Amino acid sequence: MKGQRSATLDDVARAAGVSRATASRVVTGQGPASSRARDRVAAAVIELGYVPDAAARALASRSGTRLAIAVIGHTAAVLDDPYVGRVLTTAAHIAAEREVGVSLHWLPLNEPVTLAGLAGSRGLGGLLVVNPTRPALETVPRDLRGRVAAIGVGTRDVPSFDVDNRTGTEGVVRHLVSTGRRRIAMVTGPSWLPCGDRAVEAYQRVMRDSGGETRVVPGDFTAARGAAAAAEIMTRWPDTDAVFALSDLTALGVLDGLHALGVSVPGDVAVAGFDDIAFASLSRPALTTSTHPVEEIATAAARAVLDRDGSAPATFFPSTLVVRESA
Amino acid sequence: MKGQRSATLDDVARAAGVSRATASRVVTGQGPASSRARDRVAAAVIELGYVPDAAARALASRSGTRLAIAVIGHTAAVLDDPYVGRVLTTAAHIAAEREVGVSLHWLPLNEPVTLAGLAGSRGLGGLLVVNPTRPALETVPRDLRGRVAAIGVGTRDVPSFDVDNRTGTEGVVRHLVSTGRRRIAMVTGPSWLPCGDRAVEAYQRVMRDSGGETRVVPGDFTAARGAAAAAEIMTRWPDTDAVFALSDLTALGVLDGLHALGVSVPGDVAVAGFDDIAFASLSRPALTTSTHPVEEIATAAARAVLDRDGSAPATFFPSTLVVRESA
DNA sequence: CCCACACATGGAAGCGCTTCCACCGCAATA
DNA sequence: TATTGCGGTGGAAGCGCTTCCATGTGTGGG
Repeated sequence: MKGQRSATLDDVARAAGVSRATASRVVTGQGPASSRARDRVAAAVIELGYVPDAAARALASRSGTRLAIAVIGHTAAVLDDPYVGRVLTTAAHIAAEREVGVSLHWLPLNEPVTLAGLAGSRGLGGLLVVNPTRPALETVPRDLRGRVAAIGVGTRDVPSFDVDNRTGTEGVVRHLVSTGRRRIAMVTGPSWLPCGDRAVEAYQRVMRDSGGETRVVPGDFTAARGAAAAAEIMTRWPDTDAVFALSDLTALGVLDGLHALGVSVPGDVAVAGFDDIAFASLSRPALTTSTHPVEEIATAAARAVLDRDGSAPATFFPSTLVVRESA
Repeated sequence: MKGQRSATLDDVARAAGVSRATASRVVTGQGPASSRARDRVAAAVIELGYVPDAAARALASRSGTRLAIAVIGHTAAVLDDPYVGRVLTTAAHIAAEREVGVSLHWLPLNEPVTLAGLAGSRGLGGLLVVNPTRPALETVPRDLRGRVAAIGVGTRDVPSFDVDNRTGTEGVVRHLVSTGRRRIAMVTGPSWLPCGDRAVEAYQRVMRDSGGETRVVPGDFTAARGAAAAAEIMTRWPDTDAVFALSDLTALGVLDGLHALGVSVPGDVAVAGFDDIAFASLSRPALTTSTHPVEEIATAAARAVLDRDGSAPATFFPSTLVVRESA
């Protein structure tokens, strides 16, 4: 075995007895080529074990082959959220299928989104921004327009893909009401995340319709905050008989906080979450929640940017109630 | 605003009144440069908002700027493991710090590892293989040697970084023994994963020393398998008084399976896991486990490949017992 | 006062690929 | 037979960058 240097397109062209231009056309499948040329090049590719160099390709075609995922949040810890993990692995599947790479980035909240700085934007095939704020989206560089999608809330220029928080929330809260709960508290998402607003509105509407009062405490999608919120809620409103958290992670934290307080679930207080993460069914009591079709959302978003499909401004995916033990 | 085309090194050089070569030296920090040139170039970079093109850089320097993470497993579902998620986010941090991208790949088990095919290996700055088999590692192309590290078991040529399964397992099993358990069953990892062998040996040794018998059932690091394993164990050995799973996910599944069987934990059977994932403290009862310093492991591995530090053949990171309610 | 020897610098040659463009031959059209 | 048109092709020009090399500059020792 002597082939230290891996084969280049020139090697392939030479072996196939065609020009590099022709070889390129065959390999990329772009442009005309006689079946004879096609066969010879294909054979040479196999024989030499040729693998196109992604960097050279990106450079020459000025169109990147990498799908970047930027997660916005206060700290880099947002990268550890199971929700982000699911977005990422889903995107990785799509990317693998298109033979492009994936890169993961954290963008600090409130800083102008220097998306251009994402490891050399020229090599970018597409960009998925997770949980963006509208101001952040305004800073997306012009030359990236049409190759960006938001997972969460979008803007006129940036299409968005998100779960239907509104009907999802309605489903959960109505279920809580149907089991006789009236004094239902809600733990929201981070205040800077606009997608939570619709959920809060839906909660308020259902509560109004059923004659209950609203009790809202801010959350941040973490379990730690859920435990703290549970204590806060039971202190401010001791007669609370249900807690709905806009995140399973937070709901799990609520379960933990309630347990520490000696409150029984669902006996004294029912608890429901949102997202239906893998652990929701493993908790004791198993968590009642509403699905968050992250795989579908991320798939749609990834395909949209990779296909340069800048059509639909906002797509919402339905969420369905999953009743388990906690409510 | 007219700057459609983003700034190139040529623009910077022109603005700074130096040659492109000098500008390159300043930007990369390689090679000599007068402080005057340094200042002028730095100013131009700021003013023009210059961002180096990763693709061009990789092409010209023939040294990639991407950290690839390849996870080996039967199905692409391995990408969803929380362990892989932690490796990934940790690597993303290191990568961000070095200004390189990260890409995620799934490599089918038992297929020759065509690592060369990972989206154009020439652009690869480093490769982290998660849970490799030794045969897989043998297929790593020559030109990648020195830029590859294994997270799990390695080979002579590929350095490895892993948790110290042996002492970690000893700690957990000894703890079980110290609380009076003697009929302890163990749920292992996938049989093709060699790193689990040392754990099994450690378990067997402790059991032998304490006069207990060994009861081993195969696992695969999933929660579903844990539930099934629980049923299997209680059927084959109804007098089992403790279960140790080599993965928290599996242990959580065991908890679930035991609950379905009406077995109380830790009353009838104690349960312990391994990894100390975030949800271990949230389960009811909270899971007793042993830490898996994934962040440290992934950090060390990422730095090793990025720094071309092909020194230590195998590094093991200590695991410490975390006692909670389940055991 | 001259030679050596650093250091600093610009010119130029690529890295491996895509793509524009001119060109050739051949069938279909006039 | 003289035109058009077009699928197929190779030459060549880059994409933005790093890096080798030859060429100036300034310092010190002889």
